[in-house]
Amino acid sequence: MITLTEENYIKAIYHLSSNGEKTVNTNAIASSMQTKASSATDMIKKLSEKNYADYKKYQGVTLTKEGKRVAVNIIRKHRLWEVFLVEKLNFSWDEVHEVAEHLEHIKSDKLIDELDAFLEFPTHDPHGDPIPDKDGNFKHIEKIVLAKAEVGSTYRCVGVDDTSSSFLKYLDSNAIALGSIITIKHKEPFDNSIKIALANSEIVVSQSVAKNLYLKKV
Amino acid sequence: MITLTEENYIKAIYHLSSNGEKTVNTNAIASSMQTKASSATDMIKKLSEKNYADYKKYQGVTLTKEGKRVAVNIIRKHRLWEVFLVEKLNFSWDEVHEVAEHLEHIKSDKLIDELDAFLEFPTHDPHGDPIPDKDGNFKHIEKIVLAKAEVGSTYRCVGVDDTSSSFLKYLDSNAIALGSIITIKHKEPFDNSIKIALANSEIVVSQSVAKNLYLKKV
DNA sequence: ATATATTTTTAGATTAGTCTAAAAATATTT
DNA sequence: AAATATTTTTAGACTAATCTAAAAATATAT
Repeated sequence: MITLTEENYIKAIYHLSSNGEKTVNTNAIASSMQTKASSATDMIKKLSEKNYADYKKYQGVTLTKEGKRVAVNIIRKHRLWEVFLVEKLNFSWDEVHEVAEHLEHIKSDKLIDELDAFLEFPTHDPHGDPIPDKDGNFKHIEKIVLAKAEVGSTYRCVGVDDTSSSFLKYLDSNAIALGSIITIKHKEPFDNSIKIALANSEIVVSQSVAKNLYLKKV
Repeated sequence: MITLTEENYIKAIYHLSSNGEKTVNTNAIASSMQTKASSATDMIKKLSEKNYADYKKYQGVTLTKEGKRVAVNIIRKHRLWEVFLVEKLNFSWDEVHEVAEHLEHIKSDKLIDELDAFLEFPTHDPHGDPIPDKDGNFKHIEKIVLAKAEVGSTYRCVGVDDTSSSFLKYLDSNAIALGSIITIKHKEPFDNSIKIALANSEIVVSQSVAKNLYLKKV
C-alpha cells in the first residue's frame, strides 16, 4: 500500500524533473516538501526500495516507470477535481489548489472515472494545464514566467506565483485574468519592465509583476 | 489540529452512543475501530485531554459538546458526499459508503457549503438518513432491523447489514429495494419468519433475512 | 591541487498510533 | 461474600515520518 506522504514525494519529484528529464537532487525535494534534507533522504530510500524511484547515493533521483504512472495518476485526479470545483462549485482559480491537494489522494477508480464523465471529459484544467487520460497520456506544455516571454509572441495567462490579495487586485484593475491573451510588445532593459498588449489596452508592467505571472504560448 | 484518526474515533463514539445517551465502553470502541482495547484507551485519553470527550477511568466515555459538534459535522459531510455520488456519479446505494468514508475528512467549509447548494440542499442521504444543516440540527429517526418491527406497522427500507452479492440478489428478485414500503403482516414464533406486504406482493422472509434488513417507520 | 563551501547521508531522538503481555479494577457466578 | 471471569488500564516496544547534529561526499574557489 502506498501512503499519503509517499504519494506527495512522488508528485514533488515528478514536478521537479518534468522540466527536463534529469535527476532531482535531495535539497530540491526537501524544499519542495517543506522538510529537511535528512527526511528527504529517508523517503528517497523508501521510494527506491518500493521501486517507485531509482537512486544512487549522492547522485540524485529519477522516477521509475511505476513512479511516473503514480505521479501522472495523481495529477489527473488533481486537475479533474479542479475542474469540478471551478465549474460546479463556484470556486475561483486561485482557491482550487489547496482543496484539490487533498481530493487528489482519494483512492477509487470508479470515483475518478465517473467524475471525468460527469465533467464531460475535460482536456484542460482551469489553469490551462492538460488533464491526462485514463492511460496517463497527455501533452506537457511548458509554462513560463512573463519575465522570460519573447517580444512579439502571444501567450495565454495561466496562473500566478504570488497569490496575495493585493497582487490579485492589481491584476483585476488592469483587466488581466486567467485566460487573458497577452502579446509582448517591448522589454525595457533599464528596469526590466515589459510593455504588453491586452484585448483592449496596452500597459507597462514592472519587473515584480513580470516575475509572478505565468503564461503559455498560444 | 484534529487528526484523521481522532475524527474517526469521535465518529465511532458518536454512533455507539446515539442509540441512547449512555456512556460508551472501551471494548465497543475498540471493536468498532477494528483495533485493540489498549489502543482505544490511549485515544480516549487523548480525546479527553483535547476536550472532545469526558472520561473517567473504568467508567466509559461520552462526547463533550465540542466532540458532538465534530461528529455531526463529519456526518453532514459524509451524507452530502453520498448524495453526490449516487445522484451525480451513478454510484449505487451499497457502493457509496467506502468512498464517502474518505471524502468526509476533507476540510473546507467552502467545499461543503457549495456542495450542499449544488445538490440543492438535500435533507436526506440515499439511505434515508437525515443530513444535518450547517448548524448541526437534524432529527434522528431510529433505524431498526426487520426482525424487531411491529406487526401492523409500515416501514421504509433504508439499508442492509450483510452486503454480500447473494443477499442483494435475493432482495432484487423479491422486489425489495432501498426506499421500498413494507407492512408487517405476521410474525411466526415457530421459526421467526415474517410475512410482509410490498407494493404488489406479499412474501414470507426467513429470520436471517429479517436480521439483515434495516427499516424506518413512516 | 589544496582549501573551503555546499550538499548529502548517517546516527540517534521524537511523536502519533498501534501492539502484546501483564496488572488492576469491575462484574458475575456460585 | 468469596472465587472467577471479564473489562480496562498500564508498561514497554514497534513503525512511519520527522527532526538535530555530526560525518562523509562532492563541488567550487583560490
